[in-house]
Amino acid sequence: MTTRAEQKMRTRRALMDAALALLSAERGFGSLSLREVAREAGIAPTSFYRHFNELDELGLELVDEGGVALRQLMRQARKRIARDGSAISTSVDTFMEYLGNNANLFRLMLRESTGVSKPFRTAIRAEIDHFVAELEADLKRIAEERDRPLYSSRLVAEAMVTLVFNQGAEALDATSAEKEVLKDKLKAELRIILVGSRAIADRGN
Amino acid sequence: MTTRAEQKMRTRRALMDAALALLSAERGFGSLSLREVAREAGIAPTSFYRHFNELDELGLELVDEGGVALRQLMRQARKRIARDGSAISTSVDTFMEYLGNNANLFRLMLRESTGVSKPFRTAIRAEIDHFVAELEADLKRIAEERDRPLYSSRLVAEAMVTLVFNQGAEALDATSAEKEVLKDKLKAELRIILVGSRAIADRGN
DNA sequence: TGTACATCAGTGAACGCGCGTTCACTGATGTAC
DNA sequence: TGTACATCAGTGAACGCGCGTTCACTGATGTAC
Repeated sequence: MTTRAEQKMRTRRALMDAALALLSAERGFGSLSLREVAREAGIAPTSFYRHFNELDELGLELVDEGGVALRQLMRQARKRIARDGSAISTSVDTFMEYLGNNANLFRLMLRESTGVSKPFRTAIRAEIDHFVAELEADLKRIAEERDRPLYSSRLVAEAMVTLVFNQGAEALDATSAEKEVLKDKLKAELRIILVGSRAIADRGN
Repeated sequence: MTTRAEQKMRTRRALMDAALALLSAERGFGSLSLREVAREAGIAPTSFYRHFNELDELGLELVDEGGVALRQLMRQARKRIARDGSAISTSVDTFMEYLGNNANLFRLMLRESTGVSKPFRTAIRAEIDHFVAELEADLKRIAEERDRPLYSSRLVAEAMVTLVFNQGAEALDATSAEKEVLKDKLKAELRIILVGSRAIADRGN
C-alpha cells in the first residue's frame, strides 16, 4: 500500500530525474523549461508547482545531490588509496569512474559553477570548497605519514581540484581511449604539483 | 562622407557591442535573444538578418575577437617579461589587468568553453590551444636561456592556462582587494608547478 | 555634370509557437468518530 | 468496522508575453551613360 506521501515523493523524484535526463553536452539546465521537465516526467505542467516553486529550486536540489556524490566519491577514493597505496593514480581512476556513472550530475555542477545564476554558483562553490578542504586534510595526513612535508597544502588542494574538474569536463564527452589519455595527463599534472610543493617545502620557504 | 559599406560595418559593430554589453555575471550569451540585441543596438529586429544569419553567428565572431585579445595579451606579457624579468608575476599581473578591460569578452570565452553549443566549444578550444602552444614555446625558451630544463613543458603550459583561466573567472566579479589575494594565490600555484616540473627534470625522469 | 536605373540596409506588420502561471476542478487517500 | 468530512496531488482550460522569422516596402546610396 502506497501512502499519499510516498506517491508524492515518487513524483518529485521523477521530476528531478527528468531534468537530469534532459541534460547533455548540448543542453544546459538554463535551457530547460518547466513544461519540458513536466512532460518528460509524465505529469501536467501545473502539477510541477505541487513540488517546487520554480525550476531553479529543483536545480538547486540537484546540486545538493551532486555534493553528496562528491563526498561519496572522496570516501571511496580514500578506501582504495588505503588498500592500493598510490594516491594520485587511484584518485584519478576513481574520479573518472564516478564521472561515467554521474555524467549529467557533474555536467550540471560544472556548467553552473561558472553559470548565470548566483544561487547556483554559490551552492556549487560551497560543495567544491568542501571537497577542497577534505582533499587538503588527506594531503596533510599522507604528508605526515610519509614524512614528506608540503608547501601550502591548501593551494595544492585547490590547484588539484581545479585541474581534476576541468579535465573531468573534457572526459565527459570523450571516447574511452581519449579518457585514458586524459587520465595519464591528469596524473602527470598532479604529480608535478605534488613534487613542486615538496621541493619548495624541502628548500624551506 | 560615409559610404554604404562603412555604415553597414558600423551597424554590425553596434550589434556586437550590444551583445557584449548585455553579458554580465547574471547573463550568459545563451540567454540573449535576437530581439533584445537588436533593441540594445537600436535597430529593428528584422535588420539583424542583414548582418548575421542567427545570433550564434554573432557570438562566434565575438569568440574570434576574444582570441585576438588573448594573443595581444600574450604579446604584451612577453614584452614586460623581457623588461622586468619575473615571468610568473608579470604574466599574472598582465592577465589580471587585461581581464578588467575585456571582462565581458572573457566571460563569454570562459562560459561558452564549457557551454552548450558545440561550435562555440570548438572555437574556444582552438583559441585556448593556441594560447597553450605559445606559452609552451615561451617556457621552453626561458628554460633554455636559464639552463633550467623542464619536465613535460606541454603539460606545464596546459595546467598553468587552466589555473589562470579559472582564477580569472573568479577575479571577474571580485573586489580589487579580493583580486590581490587571487593574484597571490595564482602566482604561488604557478610557482609550485614550475618548481615541480624542474625538480622532476633534474631527477631525470 | 545630370539623369535614369539598380542596389540594398533598414523597416513595420504579421504569423504561429512554447512559455510560465492562474484558476477552479476532481477524485483518491487520510482522519475523526 | 462503517460513515461523513477534510485534505491535497494532479488536472485542463485559459491568459498574456516575448520570441524567431517572413514578407513586401521605402528611400538613401551607388552606378552607368
